[in-house]
Amino acid sequence: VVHNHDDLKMRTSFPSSKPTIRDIADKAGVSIATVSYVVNGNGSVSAEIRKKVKQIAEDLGYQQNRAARAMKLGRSEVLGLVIPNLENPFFASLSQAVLLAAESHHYQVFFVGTEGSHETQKTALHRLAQQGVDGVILFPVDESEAIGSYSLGIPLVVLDRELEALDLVQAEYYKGGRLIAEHLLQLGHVRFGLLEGPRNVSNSRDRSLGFVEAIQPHGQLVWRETHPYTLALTHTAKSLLVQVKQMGVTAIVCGNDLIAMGVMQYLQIEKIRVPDDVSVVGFDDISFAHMMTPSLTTIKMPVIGMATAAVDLLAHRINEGWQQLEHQRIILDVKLIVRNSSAPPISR
Amino acid sequence: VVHNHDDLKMRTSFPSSKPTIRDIADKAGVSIATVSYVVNGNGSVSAEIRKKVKQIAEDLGYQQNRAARAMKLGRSEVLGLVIPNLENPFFASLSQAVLLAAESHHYQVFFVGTEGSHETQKTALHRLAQQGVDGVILFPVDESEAIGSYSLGIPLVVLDRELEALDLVQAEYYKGGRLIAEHLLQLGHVRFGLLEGPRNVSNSRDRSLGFVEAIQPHGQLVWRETHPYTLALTHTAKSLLVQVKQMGVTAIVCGNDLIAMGVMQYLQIEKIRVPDDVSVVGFDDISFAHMMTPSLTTIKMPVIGMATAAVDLLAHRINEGWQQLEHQRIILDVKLIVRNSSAPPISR
DNA sequence: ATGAAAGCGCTAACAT
DNA sequence: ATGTTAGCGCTTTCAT
Repeated sequence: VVHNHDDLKMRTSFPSSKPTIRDIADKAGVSIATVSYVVNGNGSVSAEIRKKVKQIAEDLGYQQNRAARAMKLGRSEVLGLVIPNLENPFFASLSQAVLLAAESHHYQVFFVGTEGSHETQKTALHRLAQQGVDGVILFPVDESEAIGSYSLGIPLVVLDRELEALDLVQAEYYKGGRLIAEHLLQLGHVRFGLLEGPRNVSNSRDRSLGFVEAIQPHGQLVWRETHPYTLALTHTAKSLLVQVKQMGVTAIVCGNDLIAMGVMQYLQIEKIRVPDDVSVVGFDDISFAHMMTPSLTTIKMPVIGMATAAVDLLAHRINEGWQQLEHQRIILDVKLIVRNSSAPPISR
Repeated sequence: VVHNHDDLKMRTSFPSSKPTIRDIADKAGVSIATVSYVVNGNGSVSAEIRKKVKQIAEDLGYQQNRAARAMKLGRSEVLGLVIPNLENPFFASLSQAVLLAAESHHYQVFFVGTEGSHETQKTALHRLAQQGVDGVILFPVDESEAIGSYSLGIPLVVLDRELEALDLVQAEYYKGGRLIAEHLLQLGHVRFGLLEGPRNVSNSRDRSLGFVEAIQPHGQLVWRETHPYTLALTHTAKSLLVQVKQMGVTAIVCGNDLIAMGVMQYLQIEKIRVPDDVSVVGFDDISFAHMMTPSLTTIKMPVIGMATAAVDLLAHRINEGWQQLEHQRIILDVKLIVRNSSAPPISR
């Protein structure tokens, strides 16, 4: 359906194009330098002229051209943020946190989603570099490609994943895996199913490793299956879930909350009760995790800390000369959040 | 925990700054014009030189400076997208769709979240304009401020909300409300509770209006309460929910899926069964809606269509001179998705 | 206190 | 086919 807004008439006058400092200078009878001083609040300008210029700028609806400014200055005061998938609420929280952290450094953030493809990620990074951002925070789709080789010419901080020769900000995934194992063992679970995240992602491998090592020697890993970080379950995953009871599996450990939510829903369909028949544990603590019924036991990621660390690191590297500094790795703590999806196994 | 990556040595040579066409021209022994022709694939350049220049650009890791290009060209081929809240999955889907649509027009998208504040929205819009984007797609936080008065100097398309003197892309919210009413009436419901979205948002008002009008004359609106578009329920909402049975309410209509999810979780806590005791309906059809137990009956928004329409409209306005065109309003169809959270009321 | 002017990297009209 | 050059809007040094 398409209507024309017949009743909406143009009522503003249309400047043929955006006003520049030149326009303001002409109108105020001063030089463009003076206007620039006023706009940026430096230089010494008499109160009178300052006021006049400000007024005219206001009247004209002047907007500073940041591209021109950046060109002159050699920096844009803009950061790029590259995220694999906007639809995962975890990334939404993280992005939000990055935005906030960047603000306190007076950086603006440009934001790109790569939807899990290397190709998109690569072009996104290049586009950002071409656009002149001062630095990039990258949450890589995975680790199968050496990002360093893209050689953007600008500093790059990597979140969450292991990549050579770059600054890194991570969480203690291994410990997260251990915490889950310890929690479940303590509840009395012995036989586990593991629905882990993609293998080509170190955080996923670390989570699994922590878990698998920590259930030794008493726990048994009955099955272990790789699964994408999505709500929709794979066929294999479903077939494993249907038989949990037959296999005596009493706890299912998932690579992230999305998988866990998929699992819980599927179990409900199959009339397998959580946590009575089987406990389910996630990873990330997205906001939906505590809204599930039952609410999801999971690992809380240090989202704010990661964002802050990444921005701080990046800002530092931008200002201190990014090539000279040692590469840093910052690792942040995770926390176990016990909710209702985990409980002692009901002995039969 | 902070480590230095002692083992990671610098192994690349560091160009003191990013290479420009000047650098390439010098190295190739040609003029910068020729390099520009090669880079942009126009002009007439001999195959030999073209090849040579390309090679050198590659070797130097040349990245076109889009800010300079934009300055010269008067357009950046970048669009801005302003979204009120990244954490609502509906916006994630929408953003994703906008990204895709923009790509087909060879536009890049810069992406800003405003977290529901007018102040942030205003600065976001200005920043985008200053940064030189060619146009903006805005999903306003609400309609209480006249966006037009920001006078950005660039075309602006508004998604989903009613704002004067601008191009609009919307969905048939009113019809969505009606569909819900008809569905529930058909199931045999008579007494309803309405947990509607904020009043200062037209889409919310339209949803409610459609519903309220369509339950006439047989349906009864037992209570009606305004609620923010969030998972977390207000105190009032909870108090209304606890008494649904006493009040004989058999169906609760929610302003969006987030509210509906909050409602379903709270009902579960209160041992009020969905849909046996009470039916629940949402609006948006976010991906989590069908993952709930029971899965959520809701209205599917034309996300792809909205994104495509918005980008098309914006691109058209950018290219055809944005001030001259009539303002357009595009309204897209919505669909009822019946799932398991709605069922006939159990007669007592 | 104010202004003139150079130059950031690029494109394209206009030479040659 | 290739080169010269003006100028996009801005900041800032260096004059005055």
